[in-house]
Amino acid sequence: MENKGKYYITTAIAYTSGKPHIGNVYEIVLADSIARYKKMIGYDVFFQTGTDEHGQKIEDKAKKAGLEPQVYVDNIANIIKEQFDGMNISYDKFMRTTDKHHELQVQKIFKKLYEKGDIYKSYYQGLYCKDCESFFTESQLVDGKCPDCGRTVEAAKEEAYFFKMSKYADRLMKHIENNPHFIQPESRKNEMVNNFIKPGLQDLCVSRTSFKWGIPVDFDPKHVVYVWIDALTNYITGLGFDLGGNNDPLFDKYWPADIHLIGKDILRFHTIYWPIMLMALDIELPKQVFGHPWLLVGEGKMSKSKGNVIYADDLRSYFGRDAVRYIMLHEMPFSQDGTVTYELMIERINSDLANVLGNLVNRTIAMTNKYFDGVIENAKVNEAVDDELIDLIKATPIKVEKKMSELRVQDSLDEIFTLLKRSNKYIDETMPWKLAQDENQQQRLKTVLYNLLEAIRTAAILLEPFLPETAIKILDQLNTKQRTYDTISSFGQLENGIKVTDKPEILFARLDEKEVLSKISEDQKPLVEKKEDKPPIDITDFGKIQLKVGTVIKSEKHPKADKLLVSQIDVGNEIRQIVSGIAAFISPVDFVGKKVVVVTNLKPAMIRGVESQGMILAGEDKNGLEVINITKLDNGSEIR
RNA sequence: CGCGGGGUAGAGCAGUCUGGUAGCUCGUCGGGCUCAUAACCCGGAGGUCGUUGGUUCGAAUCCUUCCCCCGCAACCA
Repeated sequence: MENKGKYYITTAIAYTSGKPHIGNVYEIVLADSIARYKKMIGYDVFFQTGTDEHGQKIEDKAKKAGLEPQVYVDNIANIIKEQFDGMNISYDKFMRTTDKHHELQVQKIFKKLYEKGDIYKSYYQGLYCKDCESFFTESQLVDGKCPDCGRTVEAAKEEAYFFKMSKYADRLMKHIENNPHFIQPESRKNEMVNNFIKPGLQDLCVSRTSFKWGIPVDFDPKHVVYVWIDALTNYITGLGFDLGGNNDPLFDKYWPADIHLIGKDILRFHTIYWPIMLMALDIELPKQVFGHPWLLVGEGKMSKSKGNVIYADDLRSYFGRDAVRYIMLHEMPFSQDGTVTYELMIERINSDLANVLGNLVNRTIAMTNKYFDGVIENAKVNEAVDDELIDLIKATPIKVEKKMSELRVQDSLDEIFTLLKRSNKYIDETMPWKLAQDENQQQRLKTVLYNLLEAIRTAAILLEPFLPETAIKILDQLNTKQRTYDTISSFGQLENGIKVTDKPEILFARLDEKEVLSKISEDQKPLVEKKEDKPPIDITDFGKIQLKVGTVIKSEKHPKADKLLVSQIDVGNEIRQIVSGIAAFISPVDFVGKKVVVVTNLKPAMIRGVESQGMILAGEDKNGLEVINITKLDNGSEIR
């Protein structure tokens, strides 16, 4: 195998705040398939993934759990690793940002940039969002809340270090222009340039004093390094980068990265901050940053409150490891989020893996056993009908290579399955069972089976990066030693005279949709309804709440919010204006005239610019919302 | 006027950048075959490509009007 050179691929490192769901694991599987493929075709691959373990959020979570941050992070890192290992991920390095070498290098880098003048000390006066670990200016806020997550921000003034981003903006812009493949997919490139670079880069605040769980700035230890500076650096420290010039040979060999594979949401950090950091350090930039779309399962985005969070290990227990890998890789479109449902997963497994792939292997091996005691031989009695199949066997590796060079994993799988489908068709065209009945056709029959087995061997080798276990199972069933990528560069390298297995194992059993779905819904049930009962109160607590009957005399949509209705309610002695989040369930027209229960002694509040003087009682379940309705009582009657 | 994505056959999607007979998978209907995991192979039905107007010899594709859906955000006193 010719050596095509080195290939360094990374994924984003996983944040150690909890067990990663299927969307997080998808990225790693995608990277794994690319890494395995590159390795197979002759690249010297280094594949790095890992965990991002610092930050206030983690400090808080650890405290809540009553653990030291390091202990907490060790636990989660193990869980993450288990999830990855469970998917058969072939990473070369699992990098953790609490690694000593990493921490030391981050400190050195920070210091060097400070000495160089790219980082300077100043004060940050602004509003801080704990969850996003970001500062915002007044003008950036949306209704006084964090524009990223919507949570409350706190006024904060802290001594802080800043990175002069703007100094490198022109160079970055040039780099992006001169390297059209630097940001992929292309549409994201415009987003970055138009939204961030062109309006002018702000200096980035790169230290924090509000919490401790981070890498301390060694010359000013009350500061810790901003988590993104810390996290991004993993791509070089994982290879043994040393600022003192004492690099591990791995770094000299593999850097710059050929590709950083990341989620589309963190593209900004990888295409702006990270390149600028590297420029400031005089280190080469990565060749490409690829922002992949999301894999969504079922209705909408996963969230714990919806009870639709799916973990890779659960899916594996239903479908098996390679089937889950197949679904992830095949159902993900190239540049758009992909939605996967359980029904779709079952359909794909049945039709592609069981029917097309599994059944083809099974029937071909069965015939080889039945007609020739399992012995393979290319008798070379060819007919015109063979040409198309043989041509496709030869062409498929090339087609896959082209698709994979564009990272089109899904299309690559389709190419392989096209070969498998063509093979099924070939069986119908040649009708081996007819040949078997004719003594004079034995050599022809051998040839037909050989062609089929060669198609299967080719497909199996090409499938290895995507379905590693299945590929090996197939090659084992053929009993072939010809397993490397070289051996499919020309047709006919499957050995003559070897014997296929006499008891072929089913590769993928067909799934019964109803059975699987009912099993899944059983497992998921306990996740959904679980609301804790509130602690008991006594009658005086309840007595603090004043409830009155009121009639809706006017109601209209809130001018600035989709889900809100603004209603005027006659509660007997006065008219109250109340804003309530019921617009999705009740139209203003229907609402007028209804008698409802109003909490009249709630403190008024401004909601999206409109004052609300109370609250209308309503209940909600999974089917919708219902306002409590009174039929007879007069306005102003008290409810107790 | 918050940001973004989308509306193509019953379902899920490709095709839109670079205009030229509307395609794939599943399902459905009919046929074939029996080596195989009720599988495989062949054929059919099914679409005014969300709407309006325009550019063009020609529009799913380019420009324009409007409508609808879905994320994110907001918000549920």
